[in-house]
Amino acid sequence: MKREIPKVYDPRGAEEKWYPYWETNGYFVADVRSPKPSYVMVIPPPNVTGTLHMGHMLVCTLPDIVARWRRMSGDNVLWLPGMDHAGIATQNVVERQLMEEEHLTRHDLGREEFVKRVWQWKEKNGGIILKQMRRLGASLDWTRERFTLDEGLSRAVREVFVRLFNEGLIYRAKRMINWCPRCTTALSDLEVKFEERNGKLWTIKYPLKVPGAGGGGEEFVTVATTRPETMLGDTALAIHPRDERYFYLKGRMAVLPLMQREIPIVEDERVDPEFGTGIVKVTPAHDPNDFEVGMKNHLPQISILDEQGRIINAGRYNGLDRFVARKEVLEDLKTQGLLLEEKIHLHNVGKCDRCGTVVEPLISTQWFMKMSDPDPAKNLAAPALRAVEEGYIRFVPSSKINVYREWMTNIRDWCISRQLWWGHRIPVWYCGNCNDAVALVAEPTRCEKCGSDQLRQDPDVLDTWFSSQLWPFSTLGWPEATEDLQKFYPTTTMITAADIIFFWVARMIMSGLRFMGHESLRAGNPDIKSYLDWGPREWKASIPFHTVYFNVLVRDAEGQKMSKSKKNVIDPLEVTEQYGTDAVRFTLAAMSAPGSDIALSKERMEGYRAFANKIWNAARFVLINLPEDPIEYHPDEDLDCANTVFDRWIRSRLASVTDEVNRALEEFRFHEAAHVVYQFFWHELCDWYLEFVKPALTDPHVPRESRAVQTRSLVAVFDYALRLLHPFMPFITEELWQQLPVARGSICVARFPANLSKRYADQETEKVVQLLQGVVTGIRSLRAENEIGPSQRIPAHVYLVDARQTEVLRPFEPQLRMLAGLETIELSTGDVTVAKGLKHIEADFAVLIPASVVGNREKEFERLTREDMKLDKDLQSIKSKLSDPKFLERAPETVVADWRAREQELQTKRRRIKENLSAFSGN
RNA sequence: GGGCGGUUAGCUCAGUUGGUAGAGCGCAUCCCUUACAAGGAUGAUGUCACAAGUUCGAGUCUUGUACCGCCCACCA
Repeated sequence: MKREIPKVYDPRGAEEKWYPYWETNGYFVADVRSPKPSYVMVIPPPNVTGTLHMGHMLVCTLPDIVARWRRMSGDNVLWLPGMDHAGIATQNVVERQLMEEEHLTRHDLGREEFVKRVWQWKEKNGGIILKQMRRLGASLDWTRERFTLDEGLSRAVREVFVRLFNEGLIYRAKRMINWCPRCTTALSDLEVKFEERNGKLWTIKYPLKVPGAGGGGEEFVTVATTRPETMLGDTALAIHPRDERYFYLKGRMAVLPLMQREIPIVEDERVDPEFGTGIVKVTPAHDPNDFEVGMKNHLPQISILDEQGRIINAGRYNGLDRFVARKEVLEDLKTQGLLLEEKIHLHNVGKCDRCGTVVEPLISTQWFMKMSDPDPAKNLAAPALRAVEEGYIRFVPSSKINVYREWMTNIRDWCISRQLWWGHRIPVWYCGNCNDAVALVAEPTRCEKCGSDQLRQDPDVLDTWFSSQLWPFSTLGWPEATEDLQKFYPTTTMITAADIIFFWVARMIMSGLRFMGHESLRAGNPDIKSYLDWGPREWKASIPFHTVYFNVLVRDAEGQKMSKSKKNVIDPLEVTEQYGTDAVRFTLAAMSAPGSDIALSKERMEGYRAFANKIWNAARFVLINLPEDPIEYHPDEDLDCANTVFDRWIRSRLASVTDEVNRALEEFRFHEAAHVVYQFFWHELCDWYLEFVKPALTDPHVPRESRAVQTRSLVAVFDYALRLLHPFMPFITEELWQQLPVARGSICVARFPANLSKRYADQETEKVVQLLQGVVTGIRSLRAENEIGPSQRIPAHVYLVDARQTEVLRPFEPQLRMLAGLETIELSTGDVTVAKGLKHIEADFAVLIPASVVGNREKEFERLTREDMKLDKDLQSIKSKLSDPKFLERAPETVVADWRAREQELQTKRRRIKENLSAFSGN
């Protein structure tokens, strides 16, 4: 029945309507008992504190395209949502709020109360981002939503910790680590971001100790430093052992200014004689390099900073903030005449990834995870590298393997403890009586060794990424052998941003291999002693995912990284509001070409909003033209119910496009898939097919029967087109599909088109339609060039070179008349040269508008001359190619044949243009 | 210091086994034609950064150069 919908698509209505419909009908819920093939993804869990940014939107859109495509293609799709507790970030947020609203620190509340407050905050504000993901249409299985601090996931964390602890892969040690004085916690190497900065390099005089006498003498050496305050902790100076300039210093002592401490001058290969003065101050407690030098030379380590970055162990400087201390140290040196030089110096400063505070290297007792054990049975990194290098896990794009290999081969132990309260508390208990330390999954009441109840749990929590690395299996129920775990692990695809390849991807691979295969295999097969003994079957069973697709970064229109400080952040909710979610999704997909980042521009989103509107209006056309009398539709059979050239043509094109879309998605070539479907819908379906079938639908003389057939075919074609579009634009396609008379349930579970080529590919028909299109375009071109307005109906004559084609075209005279705006059309075989009028000449046909229509033909003469010159140029290059014996000899036959055919075609066309030019004055 | 990526139409970018250079936007001309002016029709525009090499043939492969960007690295 005829339906009327508004002229302009309003995204809001559709977006509010359909997500609840999908969710309540359970379309996104994976069935653990389904016989269908599984397709599994887990979402990179966003921070509980997060609000949606463009990066999230991309990480929602691309997997959603995959999920919807696979679901429609018949897979049992599980796309699992959840959130990360985001230790430091969340604690910072709540602490800040506490300070602002109640002027309290977390210490004022105490640990238990503070953690309770964070949970309250989480319950109240935490889920925003998940609601926002629904707005984007993400087809996530919300019945399986997880949170890294859930009871189940916490159990997994403790289990992993205990096992690695018992194997010696988690250990406690006093090491040099990165410390954030603002967050007052240790950080891993990855959480320090280096920033190039124009700092200063100061040159300081250190007096030499006079042999035999106390105190400094007249002799000095000079050293250069960017962090003068660390000199308070200096315990040596160092020179390069082969630096002849300083041979005289070997074995001597210097006197540390301000502290008056006598320090040795040591030799070390690490010193670069070219830098500064060639003499280095050594601060073993606050510089990683100096730490090494100190260890080698048995130097004392003097810590001069407390956990908040205030000076300690340095006499009168004690209690000063590190930067205040720097000023005072410099002042004092200046006063004493020991500050020699101050110059600008470009160097890297390490900053806390979370809060931007300059981090300090310092010595501290922390927990570490051993990444690369010499024992192959315990080594975590080696098998993880192999799994990727040998293709058990595929990286897209594959160039990321280099990045991964580089890091995995130079991997260092991971500092996993954090001096925070929000997170998984380290499951280690110390006995106050016998000093034993045990790691246990469940809290003990008595010391296992001595029976004492004087137990104290380690106060630290684990790095957030410690729980994230378990995400692909902890979310499925591990360590329990749940149905979900057995059904859905390993997951199929991971789509994530490349900037967390080390933080997350690498660690998931390591822990997946370690916990999802290793042990069970060793238990079941005593012959397997190490990862390296595993066979392909075991590898395949334990990897966390088969494919990792690294999406690119979303930038602003100028290609700048989006950041709050630059104020160039594009808010997804704002732009989806403005252009419609589907348009923004389509933009992201269409721009997701591997390799280069996305420069998100307003123009592009406007373009795809127009596309949505085009879809809408195409549907409007279909619905308006549904016949008044009811007809029966057969969704599965109607596609080939009509047998006109146009229907055969659109089916052939649909088949070809379907193949391309499926192949592109198979290879995660989102931009290609989007582009192909866009071109098909707009420039084939709308521009031509709808126009072709228009007469059969609107002409009252068309018999009811044939109109019904045409309608059924049109509806079926449109149905298929909407299905192709659905993964990219879920809302508008659902909204329109529901109005089609063939709709059942939801388009999100309708079958995605596939394998149509065998049945519908039809080159002959495509050629016929190409000819029709050529004729129409030729006439339109003549009209435009000669300013014949669209309302002016004119006669036209089409001359076909091949008599058979005349007959092929004859049935389509009505369509030709309509599309070219003709009053009459005459088809004939023959020579156009003698006829008078405006001519458009191709190799196999010519179109003519009689001279009576237009008087002025100078323009045409110019155009034909121009065309002739261009053809001449093209022909020259083809001729020279075809006259080259080497080309003829070595190029494949098909290529030569193609060129010969091309030459023929151009020659024919040129001859006919020439004839007409020479006849010009005559007619 | 290493590694990776980019350089194609005015702008933003596609271009996967080497074989007639494409899209979107913008621009020009004409149209509110009975799905759509967020539209239609027609049209203009490129020594594919530079240089050499391989090849019958290079935007596509090799090497080098220049500029831009990203990642990693303990340079005081």
